[in-house]
Amino acid sequence: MNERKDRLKIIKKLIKENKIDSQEKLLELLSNENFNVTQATLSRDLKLLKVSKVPDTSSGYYYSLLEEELQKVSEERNIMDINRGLLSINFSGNLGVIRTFSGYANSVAIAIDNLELDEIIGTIAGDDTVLIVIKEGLAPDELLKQLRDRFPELEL
Amino acid sequence: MNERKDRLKIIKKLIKENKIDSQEKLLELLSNENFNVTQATLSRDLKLLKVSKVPDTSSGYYYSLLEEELQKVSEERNIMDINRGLLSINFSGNLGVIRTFSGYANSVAIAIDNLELDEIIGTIAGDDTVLIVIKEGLAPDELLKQLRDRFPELEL
DNA sequence: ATATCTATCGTATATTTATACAGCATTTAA
DNA sequence: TTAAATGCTGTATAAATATACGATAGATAT
Repeated sequence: MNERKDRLKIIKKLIKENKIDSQEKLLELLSNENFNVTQATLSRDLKLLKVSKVPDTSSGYYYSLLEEELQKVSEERNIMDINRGLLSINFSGNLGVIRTFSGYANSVAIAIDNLELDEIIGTIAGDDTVLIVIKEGLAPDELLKQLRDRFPELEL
Repeated sequence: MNERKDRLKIIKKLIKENKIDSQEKLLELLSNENFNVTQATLSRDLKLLKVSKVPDTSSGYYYSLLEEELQKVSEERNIMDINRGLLSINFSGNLGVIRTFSGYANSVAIAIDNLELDEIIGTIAGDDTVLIVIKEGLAPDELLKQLRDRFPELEL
C-alpha cells in the first residue's frame, strides 16, 4: 500500500493550485481527492515535502513549496539559456558536442555548468561549439534520457 | 519610540546568522540584544517580515526569509553573468555601450534584461558588444550611480 | 513459518504560533 | 485642548502544528 507517494503528489498539486492557510483546509481538499488521513500525517507529509507556511501580503498565511520554487527559478533560467543558443547535440565516446548559433556557445556552456549535473564533468565553449565531457562509464544515450526526463522543456 | 524598526532589523540578522527553530529561541537571542518583547509581538514581527518556518533536511525546522533569498539567488546569478563577460561600459546620449569578451555579449545582455531595471528600456547584443537603451531623460551618470548602489558587487 | 526490521499511520497530547481584546502613547483633526 | 484615529504592545487564550507512543502491515532474513 504505497499510498503516501501518491498522496504527496496530490498535496503538491493542491498547494500549487490553491491558497491554503491551514492543514485543516488541506485535509478537506485531500478528502475530496479521496485521501483520508489525519492532521498528524499531513504534518509529516508537509515536512517531507519541505512545504512551509509563509505570511501573505494581505493578511494571512499560505502554504508553499519554496525550496522547489527557488530551484525552479534558477533552473528555468538555465534551460532558457540553453534553448536559446542550441542547434544540435551529438556524441562520440565520452564527449558530447553541442553546436550553437554563433556566439552563443559560452552562454550555453555556462547554463549547463549551472545545472550542476553529476553526469557531466565539465564543459568548454568555443564560439559556436560546446564540448561536454561525460562521466566515465556513462553511455550518451543514458545521459540524454536522463536529461530529457529531468528537464522536459529542454529541446534535445 | 520607534523600537520596532530596529527590532525588525535585528530579527533579520539573527535569522540569517542562526538556525532558529522556534519563536521562543528567537526571543532569547533578541533578549541578548536587549530587545525584550513577548512571543505575541514576535509573531507579528515575523509576519511583517514574511519570515517562514521551513522543514530542515535533517530533522527539524528553521526560520528563513525565503522571499528575500529567492530574489537574491536570481540576482546573484545575473550579476555573476555580467561580471564574467564585462570589459567596459561607456555612454553616448541615451545609449550605453558595453564591451565584453568575444562571445559573451549575449549572456551579458540576457543577464541585464533579467535584472528588469526600470531605467533600461532594452538591450541588443552582438558578439562582443551590448547596446543598452536608457530611459528617456535619465542621465547616464545617474544610471551608473543607481546601479552601483543597488548592486555593489557589479564591477562597473 | 517465525522472527526481525522498516515504513506508515492514528490517537492523544505537548508545543508552538496566531490573534481577540484592552491599554497606552503618539499623532492628527477639530 | 479635546477628541478621534493610529500604531504598538502585553495578556490571555484560541488555533494550529509537531511529535511521543503504540499499533499494524509488509518486507526480509533465519
